[in-house]
Amino acid sequence: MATRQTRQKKQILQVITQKDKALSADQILNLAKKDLPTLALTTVYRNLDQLVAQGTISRLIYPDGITRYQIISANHGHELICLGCGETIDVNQCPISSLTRQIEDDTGFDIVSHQMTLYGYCQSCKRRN
Amino acid sequence: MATRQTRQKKQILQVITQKDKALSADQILNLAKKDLPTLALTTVYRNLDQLVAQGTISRLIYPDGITRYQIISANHGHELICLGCGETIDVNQCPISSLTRQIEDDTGFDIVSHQMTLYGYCQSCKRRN
DNA sequence: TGTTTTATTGCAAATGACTTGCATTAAGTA
DNA sequence: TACTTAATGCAAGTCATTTGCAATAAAACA
Repeated sequence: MATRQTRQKKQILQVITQKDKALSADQILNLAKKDLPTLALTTVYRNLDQLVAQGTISRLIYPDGITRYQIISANHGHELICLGCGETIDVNQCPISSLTRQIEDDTGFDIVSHQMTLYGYCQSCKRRN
Repeated sequence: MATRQTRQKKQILQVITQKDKALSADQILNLAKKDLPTLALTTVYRNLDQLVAQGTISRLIYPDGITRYQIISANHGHELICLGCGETIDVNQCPISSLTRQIEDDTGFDIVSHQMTLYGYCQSCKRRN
């Protein structure tokens, strides 16, 4: 049988859709609990797996080691992270979009999202070295 | 006092340098154990932290959730991961290199490495949908 | 509409990567 | 060679995520 439409799944998807940014399972649980107090973290994880499998959301592993989820359609930001102090700033350039077509042709893949993270040293950490 | 040069640290760095690709702490432990059987995983983690802090190696969080380490100078590959079956293939294009100079100018950062991952559906998973 | 089937839930316990506390060991220095 | 303390290795502790299982509730069917 196909997957079922449960209150939990609807609520989880609604939270992700409303926030429109990458959220951790824990954040999703807490937001969804406002309307569904008995919701369990396990259930959140299982629904997130389903939503990823069916292509509705994408799973992103962040540099802090925590997995976050977001709607596929969301326009993602890219980050520049300082290896010294951990400061994170957003990079708005995205050279990848212009490449996806070509990579799709090369590989036969259907590309739905991507992640880019740059690592370096910020101005104050550069001096401190 | 500064950090000390121990047999463990030398061995760990040698493993990373020789392999010249991103390795997990566990992989590093097992490779290093061949010459240093008593080496503990804890020690591996602590040395990796030091090496990252001093800028010798970089820490990369992979889409499987496992942290890997590699020599800063190593030329890294980029990956294309299927959201359906998990198949991973390497992408050899890298549009980021040509951008780093500009981002450095914009942000004042000193960029030392980066990570790029593309997500999509491979040919067989595309059909299965 | 009531009944049946089984996907989904929520709890508790398990896993696995990584971290921390602490007594012991061994670099680096005097 | 003796001393200081950074680094080691073991054991135990975190914390995100997963798994087992009995109870629940969607969806299909009578």
